[in-house]
Amino acid sequence: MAKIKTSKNDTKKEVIIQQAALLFKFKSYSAASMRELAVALGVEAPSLYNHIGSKSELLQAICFKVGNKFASQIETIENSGGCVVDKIEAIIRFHIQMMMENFDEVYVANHEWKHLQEPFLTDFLAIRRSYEKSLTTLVETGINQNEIRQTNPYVAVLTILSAVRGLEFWHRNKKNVSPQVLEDDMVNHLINGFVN
Amino acid sequence: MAKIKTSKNDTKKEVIIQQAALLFKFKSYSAASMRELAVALGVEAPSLYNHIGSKSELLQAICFKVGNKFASQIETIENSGGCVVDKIEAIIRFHIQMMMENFDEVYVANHEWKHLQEPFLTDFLAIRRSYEKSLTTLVETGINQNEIRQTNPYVAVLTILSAVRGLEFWHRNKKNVSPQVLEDDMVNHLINGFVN
DNA sequence: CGCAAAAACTAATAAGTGTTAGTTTTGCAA
DNA sequence: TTGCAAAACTAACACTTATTAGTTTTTGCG
Repeated sequence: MAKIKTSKNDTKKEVIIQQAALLFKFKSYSAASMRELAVALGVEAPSLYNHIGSKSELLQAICFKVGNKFASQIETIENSGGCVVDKIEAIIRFHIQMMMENFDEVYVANHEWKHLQEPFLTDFLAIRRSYEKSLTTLVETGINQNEIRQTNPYVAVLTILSAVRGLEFWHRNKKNVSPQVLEDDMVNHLINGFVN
Repeated sequence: MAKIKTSKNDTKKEVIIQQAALLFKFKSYSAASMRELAVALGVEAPSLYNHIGSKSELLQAICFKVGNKFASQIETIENSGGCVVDKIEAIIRFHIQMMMENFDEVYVANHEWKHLQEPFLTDFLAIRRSYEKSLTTLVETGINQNEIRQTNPYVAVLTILSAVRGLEFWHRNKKNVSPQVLEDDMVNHLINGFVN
């Protein structure tokens, strides 16, 4: 009876994808059913198939939307001026910002990508590896230019990427810390450490 | 026909739990079926129920085994001598070590705890909150004693815990970096930053 | 209004789920 | 060798799953 509500500038498919991201985050991809998704949208499950092709298509849409955003952002930063540490700071801040503004989708892309089917799984992992490679190269450049201490570049990238991913835990305790303090302190910690 | 193989000092239940951790890590808890688990053990699914009570009991065993290990370790470190930074370094190294030696179970506890049913879900989250609280108190002490720079303690804890969790990504690329380099560089990065 | 397309519905299917019941096989101790 | 308990098996159940087919309702345009 009820129809799927679309805010302006959003197709019904996009509304379904957004609600799917919320549900997949809450219950995980496998445990979330199309019936639950339909209920959340005020509709019967088969009605969804007027707008989408399959459940796994929803996961694909979420993962690649996020993956492509990160891929295009790192390209922009690579080609911008400034020293390496500034670039890395910009990347960290972009991660934090994405976590703030697209939390559900980023969360799902981070946690549920393994349920992508081929060839999407391979493609997604390729995007991610390419991203990590860019970041690693950046760190290596920083080391060569003596901006960054002698250290294993891969470990540095791993540490940074993992730390910003951890913002998902903050998301549940928002009240304790303001976004600005969070962002500044985390950037500072990752670049300068935390000892006096 | 075939029986579940037990190495010495392991009950059959423990063998099942270990195999479950491997499977849950690979496929996620919801997507993993008891039939798959049985195949991995060379047995039919109903045979498992001679040794265990239910699928969710397996997840409980995994999560609390890991949770209790961390809880008891932080208590030991809290009560040990030494300065705050040394204690935090010991904690980071313990996390890394746990990731190395009990990877499957740590991974599952980190990723699949949300599928615990009550009251286990509440209990597990209580253990985790208590752990984070201990760590936060430690950082606060370090700030008061001027060992640690003025910063938000919660953000510092978040950054550290998230970074060590990220070792799961390293686990797939072991070849590139030795465990010792990984451990030393990550500790150094988290304590001293990475700029010159 | 009337018509066509979009989008909702109901009913159904085939496959897969955790788990139980009841039975047979296995392995060890007497 | 016999007997008993542990642990395997087969068959089945009650549900849930994503998805399709076919039909009815709703919507927007001329």
